[in-house]
Amino acid sequence: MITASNAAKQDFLPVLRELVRAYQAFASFDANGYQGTGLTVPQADVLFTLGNTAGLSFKEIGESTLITKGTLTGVIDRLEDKSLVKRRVSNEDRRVTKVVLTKKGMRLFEEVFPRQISYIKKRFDLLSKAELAAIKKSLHRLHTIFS
Amino acid sequence: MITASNAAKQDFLPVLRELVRAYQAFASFDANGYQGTGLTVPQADVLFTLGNTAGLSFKEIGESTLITKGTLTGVIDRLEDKSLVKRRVSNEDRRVTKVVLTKKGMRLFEEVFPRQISYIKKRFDLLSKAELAAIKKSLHRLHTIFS
DNA sequence: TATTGTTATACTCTATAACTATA
DNA sequence: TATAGTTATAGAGTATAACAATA
Repeated sequence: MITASNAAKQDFLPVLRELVRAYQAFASFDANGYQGTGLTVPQADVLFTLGNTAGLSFKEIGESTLITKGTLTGVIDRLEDKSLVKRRVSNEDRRVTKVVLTKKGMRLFEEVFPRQISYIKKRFDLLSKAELAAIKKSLHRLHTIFS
Repeated sequence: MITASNAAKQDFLPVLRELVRAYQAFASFDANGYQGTGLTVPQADVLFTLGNTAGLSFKEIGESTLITKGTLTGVIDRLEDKSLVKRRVSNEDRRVTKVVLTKKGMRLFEEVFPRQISYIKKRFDLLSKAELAAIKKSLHRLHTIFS
């Protein structure tokens, strides 16, 4: 009889459940952090992507946030309605629209971003360095098997 | 100077990114598996929850899938429109509606569930037993810090 | 009074594909 | 022809709160 060196028959199902639960727990914790900002998660995602840049094209934002271009138009529209970003047609290539934070958007970014990071950091601080390293390695490995 | 035994200052940010990317990679892979079934992910989630049960109440389905009751009504409506489930008012407590798979729903469950599991298993089979165990432990630890 | 599920409201995001302007 | 972004289409899920039926 050959001993399997790979993962045994059905052992992955509990791991799958843990993946989903762990992510849901994080996502829900993260979303709670945006309470009172008026931002949805995708909107915050875009705001954080634009922070500390001189503006990015739709293409660049889409690549970073994994929001597809059709959806991104709507997300940017809603951020523009709140005067948090503005569109600027690029001079080099007039097909390209750069999205830039307004003063108001920059102020919101500077308020919400560090707060959200420290809010999340508090939970990661519960981990030892070794645990954090092990988790990073595990997540990276998971990422590779699904790519 | 006191040496920090917990996670160092900003080291958690890359881990956070890995968590999001790993989950997104899995979610997108998983969603691809439902191609051709006519099911959305939440619908498949409900179908899989109902499989091998004699029917569950909205409350039970909501607890298992983390779909809130208002949303669940719509999801069940769409599954009912496709004749995959039916509603049955409980005799014990007439406030309770049990959701039960129809014959058609059961056939779909029996076709899609094992296929989806084996589709995902192929990826987990790329892991050694030790890797799988480490990943499970990491995910569980992540889950606990966000709960 | 409390609980179960429904309904209504109002958004927000999703994928997909056709379309416009520009390169 | 190819690319960047917009628009149209058609869902689908979200939170929230008021509601009806039942306990």
